[in-house]
Formats: sequence, structure tokens, C-alpha cells
Amino acid sequence: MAASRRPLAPDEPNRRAEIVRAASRLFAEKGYAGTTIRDIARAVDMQSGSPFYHFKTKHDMLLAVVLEGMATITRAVGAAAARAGTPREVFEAMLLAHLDQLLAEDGRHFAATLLHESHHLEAAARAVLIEQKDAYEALWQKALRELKRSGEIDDDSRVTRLLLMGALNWTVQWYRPNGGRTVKQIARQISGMLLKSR
Amino acid sequence: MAASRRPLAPDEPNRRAEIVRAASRLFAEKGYAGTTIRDIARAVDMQSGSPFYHFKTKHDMLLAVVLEGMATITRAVGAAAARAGTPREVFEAMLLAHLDQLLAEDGRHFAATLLHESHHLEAAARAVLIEQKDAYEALWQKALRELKRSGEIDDDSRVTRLLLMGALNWTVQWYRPNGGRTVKQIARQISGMLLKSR
DNA sequence: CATGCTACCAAGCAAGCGCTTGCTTGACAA
DNA sequence: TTGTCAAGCAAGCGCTTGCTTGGTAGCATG
Repeated sequence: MAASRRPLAPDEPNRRAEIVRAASRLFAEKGYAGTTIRDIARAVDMQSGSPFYHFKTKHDMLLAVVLEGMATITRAVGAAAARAGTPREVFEAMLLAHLDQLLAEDGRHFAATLLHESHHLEAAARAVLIEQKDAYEALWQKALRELKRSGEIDDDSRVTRLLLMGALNWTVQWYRPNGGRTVKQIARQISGMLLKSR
Repeated sequence: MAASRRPLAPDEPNRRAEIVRAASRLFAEKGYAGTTIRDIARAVDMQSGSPFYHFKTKHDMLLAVVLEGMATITRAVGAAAARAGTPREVFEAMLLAHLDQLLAEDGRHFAATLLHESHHLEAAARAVLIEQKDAYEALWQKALRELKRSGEIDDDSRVTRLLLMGALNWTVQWYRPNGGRTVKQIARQISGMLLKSR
């Protein structure tokens, strides 16, 4: 009946991070409203009331998940944006970093929760998230500006960025790790579609 | 306390369709799991048990919503695909029809539910939906094939179609009716990004 | 050895959930 | 006038939900 209790290392830090990771997976798979505290507790082998030692409410768990997802992807894409290279090289590195966060094993549940469950946050928490999101989108807007300056795209407007984000973020719906295409190939295909020079 | 009971026309057909419409709005706004039968009943001014006269389960209500959404968009885009014209003209008409179903007042809740809540269906119901979806995607694949034959795109692979669908479907996340851009302008911008000739 | 703190467990509460039941109502038919 | 039927209402059942509460094992510090 009871799940096997894995041996905790004696100096393991507290299990808040473990709860967040389990919550991200469950929120991504069953949705925020479809996931119960008991689901999360079971996933980390706790009693159903124990997660509330680490989080005041279920909403706070969701907020922790989406903020970690946002921070991680911003860090990864920001690093790609900051590297040296032509606008095209920078752009392709950013594509790869973004897709990697969405699709790779570790962290894809954070991204999926961020994309699909954020609207369950209350107004105050959502405001915090939007601030982060604006900073992230500025990275992309700048990259598009550089591409236009170097003549590789015609239009660097907001709508262009949003359409690009759609193509990227929608991969979550259809990408399968063993589906023939690697993340790198998808990134190349996108830049091939959008950029004029080759 | 009680909502004002609007006077029913004496020959009004049964209210099943009204329930489906209300359910589509609520599922789109709060998610399937986040919407209660009581929410739906209240929206159509019924008692909480009464919708079960028309539907056996809550899942059946979801199925009715997504099937209606799928049928409506297939009809609209199919009509655009069947019209006479160059591959480019056909493609642009399809873009417009698809976006119109996603973004226009009537029916956008059906589309949003279809896109975001279908995974709550059980296996049997999902199989029915997938069959419809395959037929719909074949419309697009054919349109891409024609565009390639006429030399307006380089690549008509499955991945191209999925990336395009992503750019289209993601508009649900950011489009606002009074946001400066019309649906027609967005459709034009997409075809401008993807197609080579002008 | 006493004290205090961290990180839980065991139990359960109030509210809300999907769904069922027995009954009513108004329209129409015989 | 009586019978039938569609379309509900009123009530509530059994269960699940997010969250709370009182207690405590294990470790660190004095």
C-alpha cells in the first residue's frame, strides 16, 4: 500500500524543492485545478497535510512553479543572447535555448505549467509574473531588431515576435523526444523559415 | 439572490444548446476541472442537477463542446480551401477563416476549449476527436503542398505545418479585439512571413 | 540533561463536488 | 377529462477538496 520510502541522505536539504518539482509535473499533466494536494503529497511520499508546512496555500505552490520556470528560461535564453556572434548566430542560439527549456526532460514541466496554468494565479501573483515576462520578451524584441538591422527579416514588430513565440511554444503540444526530429533540427527549420539570407 | 429569469419564448427549442454554449465559455475561462456543474447550471439559470437531464456526465458536456468547435472550424476552413483561386489566395483565405474561428466573438470559447482542455477527455472520446483533427490537418497539408508546387514555400513538411499551427493557435493568448490589429492584418502578416513571392 | 527548533505525521473539519432521486409542471393528445 | 411526456425542480447522498490542528521524533545547542 505505502510507496517505498526512499532513503533520505542525512544532510539532504529540506524538501521544499522536491515538492515544487513534483507539483510542476502534476500541474503540467493534469492541470492546476485537476491536481490535488493529496496527489502532490503522494508524489513526494508525505502525508496530505505536510506540504502546508512549506507553502501557505496551493496557489503559492503554483506561483513557485511558474516563477522557477520563468527564471530558468530567462537565464538560459539570456545567456544565449549575451554571447558574441552575428545577429543570426545569436538568434539561433536563443531559439535552441528556448526550445531546450520547453522540451528537454528536466524543466519541461515547469515550462508547460508556465504556459498553460498561469491564469489560475490571483491578480497580485500574476502581476509579479508579468513583470518577469516583459523582461524576457524584451530579449527577443532586441534580437529581432538586430536581425532587421542586418537585413535578415523585413518586419521586427510586436506581432512578428508573438507569432514566433506561438510557433515555438506550440511545440510543447506535438514534440515527442523520439519523434525523428531533434530540438536542433527544429530550431534550424524555424530560422530557415523566417530569415531571408542563407 | 436569484438571477433574473429571462422569459422563455413558448416555442424555444430545448436548452441543450444553451448549456453547451455556457459550458464552452466557462471551460475556456476557468478550465474544465476548474468549472463546476453548479457554475454551468447557474449560467443558464437552472438548478444544479438539471443539466444531467441533457448530459449523462460532465465529460459528455466537454465532448459536446470540443466536437462542436472542431466541426465549426473544419466547416469554415474547408469552405475556404474549396474556393477557386491561386494557391496563395486559397492559403490566405484559410488563414483568415482559421483565425476568425479562434478570435471572433461567437465560437472563440469553443476553439479555446478545443485547444486547451481536450486532454481531459477519456481515451474513447479522444479517439473520436483525433479522427476529426486528422481530417482538418489534411486540409492544411494539402494547401502547403500546392504552395510548394507553385514555388512560394521551400518546405511543406509536417513540421512546417505544426509550426504554422502554433503561430496561429497562439494568437488566442495575446489577441485582443481592440488591440490595433485586425484579424485580416494578422493573416496578411503571416502569409508575408512565410511566402516568398509578393 | 534540558530546551528549542525543524520537519514532519495522524486525524479530521467545513465546504464543495459530481451525480441521483422522487416529484412537479405545463403543453399537447385522445 | 384524463393520460402522457419533455423538461425541469428540490433535496440530498457519498465522497473529495484545501487546509488546520495537536502532537512528536530527531537533531543542535547550552
